Amino acid sequence: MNTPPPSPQRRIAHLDMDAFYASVELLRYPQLKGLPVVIGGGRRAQDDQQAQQGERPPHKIPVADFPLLKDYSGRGVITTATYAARQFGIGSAMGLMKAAKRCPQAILLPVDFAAYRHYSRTFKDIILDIAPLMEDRGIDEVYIDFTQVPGGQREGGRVLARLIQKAIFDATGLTCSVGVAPNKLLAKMASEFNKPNGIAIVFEEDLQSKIWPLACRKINGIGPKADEKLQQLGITTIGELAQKEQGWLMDHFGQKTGAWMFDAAHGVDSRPVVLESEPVSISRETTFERDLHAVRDKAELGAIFTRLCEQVAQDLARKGYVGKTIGIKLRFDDFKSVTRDLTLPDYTLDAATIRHHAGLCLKRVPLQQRLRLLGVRVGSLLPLAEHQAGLRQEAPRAPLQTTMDL
DNA sequence: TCTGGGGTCCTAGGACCC
DNA sequence: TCTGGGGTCCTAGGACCC
Repeated sequence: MNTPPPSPQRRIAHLDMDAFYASVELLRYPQLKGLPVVIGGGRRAQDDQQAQQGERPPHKIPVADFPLLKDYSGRGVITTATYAARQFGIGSAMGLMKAAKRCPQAILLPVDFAAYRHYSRTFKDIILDIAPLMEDRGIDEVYIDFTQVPGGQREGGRVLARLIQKAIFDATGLTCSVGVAPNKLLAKMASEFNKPNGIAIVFEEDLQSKIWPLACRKINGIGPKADEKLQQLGITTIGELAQKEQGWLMDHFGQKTGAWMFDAAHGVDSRPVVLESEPVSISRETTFERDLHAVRDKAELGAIFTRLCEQVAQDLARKGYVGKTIGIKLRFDDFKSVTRDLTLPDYTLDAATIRHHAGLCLKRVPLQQRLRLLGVRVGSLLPLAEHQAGLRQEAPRAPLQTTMDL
């Protein structure tokens, strides 16, 4: 019998760009460096800014000409805040109106996804050149497997982390924070230890000293709900969580979650770094500027609905997927949400087909209450190329299939 | 002055099949 | 006097993440 080769101790890095959107904006507007700046809002902030800026080069715009948070009115939230703004107790996902109370003088910039995607592509390409085993975790963060990279083990990964940090900064002017640890779970926590522009190295033996004192909420996957339940059970820190028996956690949180929590508290995580993955669904949604009523605002709602379907269809075509589950999402004025979906016999990426079936879904929802959000989703995706290959296989066989059914 | 948009994964019940 | 149990698909909701 062959014995598997001994696997080396894994060294996994988590790299997180510092205040990514805001930092990209500061490249464009260096005159805002050090000031409280937030990114967020919708069309309104954008219009204001464009109206004020005209054709001037970005770096020449006087600080006094930028729109301020206090002048905003609408339903936007903060996407990113500079560290100067975070000092005022404002941060991601906070409503702009609430943030304006805490820091009215903050400068408000609209989101510019095209710019962020460009820098995202750039920093990821730099990483891939140095360490090819990278997992994409969104626009501003990645996991990297250092294990087999030459020099990836030196000082626990610190040397390679520093090299990557410098390469990204030299090419873009952007800083990032890196955590290196035996697995993704610990690396993710470590990357927060020395933010911004920091590196943290965690070894297995650091569990008690560096991880156990942290709040349970620092575990990626324990959110507000699970944290509240843990607190009610008298558990605040990861160390306290680690003292509980696995069976006890499974009784309180279910088999799967309980077992996972137990492992997480003990720093155990065997998930691999995943290089490629297929999307499961593609969706578009929009929050209205004012709540809409299904009857009184029927025309407006219908136009938005159709546009969302067209956008999803475009996204499917651009990314090369077909799907067969069509779904909608509604959010009412009381913020309660419902979803409806249906699965078609055949895959599609056609806007009219999506619109028709999304319309059927909508008919299954009582619409007395006003709506604040409408969304359209296509799931059960299949790459377009596979779908076409499947059709070529299937077509000649179809009559035969019918005969066999008889 | 309430709370964006795009995702993933899990749970749970019912249908349906073996 | 049916009585199980497993597996998969579909649908709805919810937690969580970036």
